[in-house]
Amino acid sequence: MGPSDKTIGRLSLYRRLLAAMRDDGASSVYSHQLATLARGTAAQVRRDVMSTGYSGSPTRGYDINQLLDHIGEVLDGREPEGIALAGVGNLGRAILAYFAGRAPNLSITAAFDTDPDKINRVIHGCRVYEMHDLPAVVEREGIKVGIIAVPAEAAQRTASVLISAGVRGLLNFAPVRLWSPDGVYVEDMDVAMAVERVAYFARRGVAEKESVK
Amino acid sequence: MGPSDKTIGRLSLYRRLLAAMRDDGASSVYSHQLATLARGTAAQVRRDVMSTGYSGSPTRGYDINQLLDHIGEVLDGREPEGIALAGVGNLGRAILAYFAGRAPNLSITAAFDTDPDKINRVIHGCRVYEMHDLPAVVEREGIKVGIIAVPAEAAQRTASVLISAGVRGLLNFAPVRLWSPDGVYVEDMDVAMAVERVAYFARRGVAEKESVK
DNA sequence: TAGATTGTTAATCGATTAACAATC
DNA sequence: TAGATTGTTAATCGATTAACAATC
Repeated sequence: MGPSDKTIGRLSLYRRLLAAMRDDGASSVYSHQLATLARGTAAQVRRDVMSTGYSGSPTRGYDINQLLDHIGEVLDGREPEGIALAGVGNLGRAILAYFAGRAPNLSITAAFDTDPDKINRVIHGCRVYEMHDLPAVVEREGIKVGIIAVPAEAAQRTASVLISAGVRGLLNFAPVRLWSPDGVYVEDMDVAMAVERVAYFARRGVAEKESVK
Repeated sequence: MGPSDKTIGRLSLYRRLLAAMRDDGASSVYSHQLATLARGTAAQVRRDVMSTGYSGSPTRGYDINQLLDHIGEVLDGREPEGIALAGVGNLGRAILAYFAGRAPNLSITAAFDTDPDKINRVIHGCRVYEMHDLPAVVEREGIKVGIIAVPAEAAQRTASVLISAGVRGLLNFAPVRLWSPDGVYVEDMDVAMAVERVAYFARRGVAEKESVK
């Protein structure tokens, strides 16, 4: 049945932590070291690593490069994938900057906006197309992942167009609930809701923090 | 022991959905209606609502206004709370725009940056202070929640300053793992990791989507 | 070897689900 | 009343934790 949502999220985090350790010159890591950084337990790290099919060594722990390879085999697709970004406002530009200069396996290959001043420009290495051309570009490039960074009132319309053009997964920054057909995965990144959670747990304080994990 | 992390997140979502329904003129809602919108089950909605101490009516379901009040009593603090925003780049401005014109119970009351062109300006209704003044302003206003929207290399330093100034909860947008002492709640909003998850599930397709929930 | 790690299995914990009685 | 809802309880499911044997 494949790894769960949580496992995928943790592997993604391990990859980031491992890459940072490798850049610092480390070549191997123990489960408890990774657990400390990931705010988890050593046993959980071992279980997650096992799910990738990689085995560490009792005396030397996990080889960072080999572990990165195995995590990549789980998380990454066979070939490089493009992402479509809808909306090049402040948020859209921040997202483009975020992805600029990262590993090319998963990168934003087309951005879309309605503002004539932005259309046909290249921002952070990504070409900005007219929103009207979205279906043609997405279909032509075979893009399967979309990011919604348009205003709330345009979010559902934009999502529907992306899905019609063949997109199978959406990351939604707009503070609205998107309707999507079966087979299309939607993940919401809702700043206001996240801030509410943070404020709640900040208020509750230490005693409750432990129970959150 | 108080509601769990997940419950808090769902209540936050219900509040948004209920507010939208109320704006559409609805006055009551049934558990299964709310469940459909929240992509959950009716039983789960009932359990969550029960945890707020509010009871619906068998024939009329939940009164939207009363339910909103009860959710507010769980999620909101006694008095209005301020938020400190560190970093007024593209992402910071997007966050400010996001919060502008929302309910004032939880709002960004102070923003900080190092760029002289931004300091002392008012952006989306929020005053931008010099980063150097952060401890004084945060302490003076009794701010307990911070948002990290600075570049990755400045994130830990900024977080430490916020925590020293009294902040007890952080929402971190920087793609680095922050160290924080016990009693300080940190939530990461990591765009790259979210995109990886979306790409993974987009690739896996329908069959797996159900198991994700 | 001794020791700290690894993978593996059994026990625990918690949340979700399903079934039921109570209510308007 | 009949019916669809509500709160409540028991059963199920899954993930996490703890304990152990295997490995270098």
